[in-house]
Amino acid sequence: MPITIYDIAREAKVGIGTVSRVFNNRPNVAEETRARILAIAERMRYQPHASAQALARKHAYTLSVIIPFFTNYFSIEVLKGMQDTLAETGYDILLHGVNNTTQIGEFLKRGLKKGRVDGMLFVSMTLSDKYTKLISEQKIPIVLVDTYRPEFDSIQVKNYEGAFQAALHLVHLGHKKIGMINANMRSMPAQERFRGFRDALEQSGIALPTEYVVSSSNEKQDGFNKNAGYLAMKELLETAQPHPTAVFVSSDVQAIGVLSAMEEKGMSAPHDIAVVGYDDIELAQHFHLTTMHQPMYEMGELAIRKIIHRIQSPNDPPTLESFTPALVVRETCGGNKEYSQFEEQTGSSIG
Amino acid sequence: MPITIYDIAREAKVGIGTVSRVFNNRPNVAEETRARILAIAERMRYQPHASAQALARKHAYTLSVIIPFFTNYFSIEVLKGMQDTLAETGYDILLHGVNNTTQIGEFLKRGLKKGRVDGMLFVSMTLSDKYTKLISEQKIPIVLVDTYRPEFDSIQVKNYEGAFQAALHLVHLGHKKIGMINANMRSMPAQERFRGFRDALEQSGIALPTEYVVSSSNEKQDGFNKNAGYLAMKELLETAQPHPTAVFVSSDVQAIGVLSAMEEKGMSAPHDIAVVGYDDIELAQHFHLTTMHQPMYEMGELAIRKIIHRIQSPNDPPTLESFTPALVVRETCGGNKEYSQFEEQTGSSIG
DNA sequence: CTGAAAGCGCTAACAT
DNA sequence: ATGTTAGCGCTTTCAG
Repeated sequence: MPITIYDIAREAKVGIGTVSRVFNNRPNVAEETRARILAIAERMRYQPHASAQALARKHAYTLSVIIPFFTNYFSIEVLKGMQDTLAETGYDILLHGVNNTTQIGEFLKRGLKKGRVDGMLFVSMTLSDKYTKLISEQKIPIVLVDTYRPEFDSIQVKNYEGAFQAALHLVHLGHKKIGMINANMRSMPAQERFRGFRDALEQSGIALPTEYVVSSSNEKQDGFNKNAGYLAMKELLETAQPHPTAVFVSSDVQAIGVLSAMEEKGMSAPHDIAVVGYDDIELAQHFHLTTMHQPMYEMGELAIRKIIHRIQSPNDPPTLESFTPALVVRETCGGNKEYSQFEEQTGSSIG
Repeated sequence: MPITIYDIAREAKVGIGTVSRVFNNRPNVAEETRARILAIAERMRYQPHASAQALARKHAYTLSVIIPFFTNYFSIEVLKGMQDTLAETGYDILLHGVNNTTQIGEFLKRGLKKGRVDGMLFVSMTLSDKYTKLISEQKIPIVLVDTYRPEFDSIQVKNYEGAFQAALHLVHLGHKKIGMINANMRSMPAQERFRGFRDALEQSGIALPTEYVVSSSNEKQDGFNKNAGYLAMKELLETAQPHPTAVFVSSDVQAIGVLSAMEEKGMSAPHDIAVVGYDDIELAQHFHLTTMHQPMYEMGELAIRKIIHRIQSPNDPPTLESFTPALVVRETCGGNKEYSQFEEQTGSSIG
């Protein structure tokens, strides 16, 4: 019932080979024939069959993107970067939004199916050894975004450096008692950000009492959520005496929770305690939150470039690209704009 | 080089039919044979070829979702609803994020390719007659979300009713001078929301001077953006004398712009002017914005149910489902919580 | 320049 | 219960 190249061929009184050549813009077709076939196809509303093409070409022109869904601003920005870059290429994205880590295996399996996708993009997902092995075995092109594995192309944001920078900013502002609200330490970024923070204080000769650091035990989203920040800050406010004069928070979402915990106690930032977040999500701007900017869109762009390259050259050695986050000084740190390395944007922006 | 059912069949000394039966969980395979084949497949790391299956089954188990990308909270929520519902079904989503309307044609074309997807979901996209015709011709299953076309299954949110309700709330609060900040009037929701607003005032016997309504001429995102709200409110504040005591804004993003325009003049909501938004995006909560809640997640869920149904019963008459948005009373309207039809959520939530 | 034919990997109907 | 065969719709040699 659907039109195939056979229908076209019959109608045009040519072989299917010729029809195929026309649609693939191959040479060796008389101009006249080409025009005739095109006209017939148009008239019959011919639509090539994608699966048949994929089967014959051994190329699905599809990429699977496995990305967390609980951090919508980050995800959308990365996706935008990917899509805009993909637009010119003819590839499509198979979206796998992850809400909890158990889903990864399922999505991975789907992507691993032969002929389904030509490559996979993993965003902010820590790959277990088991999965790594699986992927290596099937040797499907893959690139990691916001994570790192030596076996695969990776695009990273330097968590250690970012946290280091954030902490240093606080130090430069004159703070001597600096705390940290961290996410769940089993998460890689949480670990790295903690280390950057700790080392910055250490190198500045500032003591770090254990009560000054509270990591979330929250499992949900590895503790990168508002409530975790809220609870952790409440705990800090209760147990850490004297209070720190500044805190570095491992993500902006948590920082918002931190801010509301402070508000509850009648405190405000930077007046009572200076706050620096991490990520520069959209909300950060509205909360005037000083934070570390992550180049989300750019990461998406680069990820696509890399995967396409990887598909074409499967045997090149894996590469690692690192972005360094940039400090965005707003108001919750009490600092002044002089420090900012990142131009504040005006207008635009969304809900 | 990749393993196929032929390899498995040879290894197991059976025909490919049997192998196929095993993987499709078909009866009529001896338990012993089944186990043996499964073991061999496991050992050889067999992965079925998705395109070949799709070709043979005439079913790609893929859905194309065409969705605007400039309103990330809305989009992600809808996508979440879709994905969670899809999880059990084995379908995957081909994501087509739209940044400007010219892209629609391109994405539509991709989705219309035979064998690519089994159905399409259009979110918040006004379909031109031309596209409508195209889709009807190819008779691919389709469902419209947050738009309406009598030709197709549609899931709608009652814009007219929502705006009506919002305006009425303001009226009940005692306001007599009520303005509206609207998006670009060429957009359907903008038109409907305006009509609901206007009629509510009319029926309440409240006059509506023309200067009290300013629609954005902004093209970008049809004027549903922060800057458009900011500019429109500035204009209103300049031209509308006396100032209205309350304004209804056609979206939350715009409302945030409105709020900052007010702040610039030293005004605040609800003290100087009460503000009611529309959408209930995440930011609304943080701005304590009274607004109309749109059931985004639920719309995503329902959309999937509908498309699956449509795929199975292509000839059923198109259906229309309508959600009515619910008033969420927060603080910018100066009202009290008594009015709220919608329970405020605690904790959770993201960036 | 064009036609015929051999796959691509799988499903499903038909034998056995 | 299992093997065989004919497609699914397209791409790509290989002849001519």
